[in-house]
Amino acid sequence: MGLGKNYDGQDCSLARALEIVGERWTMLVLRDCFFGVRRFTDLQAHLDVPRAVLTERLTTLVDDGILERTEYRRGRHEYRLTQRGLDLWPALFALSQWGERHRAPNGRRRIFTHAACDTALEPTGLCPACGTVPPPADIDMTPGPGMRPVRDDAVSVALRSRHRLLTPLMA
Amino acid sequence: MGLGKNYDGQDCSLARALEIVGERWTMLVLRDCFFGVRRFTDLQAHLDVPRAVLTERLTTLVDDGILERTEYRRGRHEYRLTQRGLDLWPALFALSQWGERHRAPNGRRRIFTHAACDTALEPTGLCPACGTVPPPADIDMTPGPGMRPVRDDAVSVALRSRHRLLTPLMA
DNA sequence: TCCCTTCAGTTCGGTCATCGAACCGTAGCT
DNA sequence: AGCTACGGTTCGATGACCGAACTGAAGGGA
Repeated sequence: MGLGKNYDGQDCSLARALEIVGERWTMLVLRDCFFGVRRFTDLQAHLDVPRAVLTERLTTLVDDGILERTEYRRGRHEYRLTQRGLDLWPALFALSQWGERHRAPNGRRRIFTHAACDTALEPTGLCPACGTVPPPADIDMTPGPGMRPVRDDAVSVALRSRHRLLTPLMA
Repeated sequence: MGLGKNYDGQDCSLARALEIVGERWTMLVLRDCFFGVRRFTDLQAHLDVPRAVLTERLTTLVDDGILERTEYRRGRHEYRLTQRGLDLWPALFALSQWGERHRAPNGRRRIFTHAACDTALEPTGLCPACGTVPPPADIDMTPGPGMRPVRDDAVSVALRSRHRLLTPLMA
């Protein structure tokens, strides 16, 4: 039916969600935003996405109110998750946990812990110690045993040590 | 880097997950499988996906152990979710709930209830009455107030009345 | 001041995926 | 024998994505 990327005939909120978030690279861009990446160049270097595609994805994410673009210096911008973007965390986490379980041959790549009590989260996002599901701002990420140092861009290097989600990753 | 659909340079289980489940139409195919659709023709009629694309998606889903293909009559097949496929439910549900919240102008399209106690699930998938997160086999789906009858294929019609997930949708 | 680098894109030609429509073979029904 | 349904396959056209090169503004160093 539809031409290109939308699912026109579907009266379904999953389809509506996928029209934004289901395009190639978009989820990985958002993952990096949760990890604390904020700048065009860092996203590009970490993802190896064609620049034109990255530009396109960022503008649609901004247009749809998932990212906010601010000029931190003349001509240079930062992209930050809005509340609408933050609300995508459960979906993104669930998908990555499925990947950890079913498609991570050498063991887990990353471990997410509730920062307040330093307990590893369950695949559902629940902190077993507190009985709560912490929001991304309360989550720390550490590399797991299955993570291999394949990349050497600045973002990949920074992600090799413990880091609080949503806080700026680069010095 | 990668050509086409994979995210080769990323040592990340989200990327690994998206290589399978992130292609166009794949999530909607899986959604229909959770809803109880099992046959090629029903999927095609409900999704308006090009037949060649549907064939390709189904074979990769089978190859990756997410769907199981069985011959229910000479030359005719049924596709059913395996355990690995069932494990995608939290991700699929989370994404559709995000769509319900942020991209459903006329109200919710579908309501999911815990069949055992007939209580509507929270966006997290939790049943507030039981305090548990029911698996898809224990969930009923009913049309919500925002759902409009735009399609008239057999699947869409069947989905207009209450239905238990994973049970065959067509008579 | 001049040169060099960084950032954040844009432009472009080529390749790959997806599109709609038509075609095909098997099986059951009448 | 003829018709329909199912589950695909084939094909040419269109659109998305690819890598590489180019741009333009700003900052830093000599």
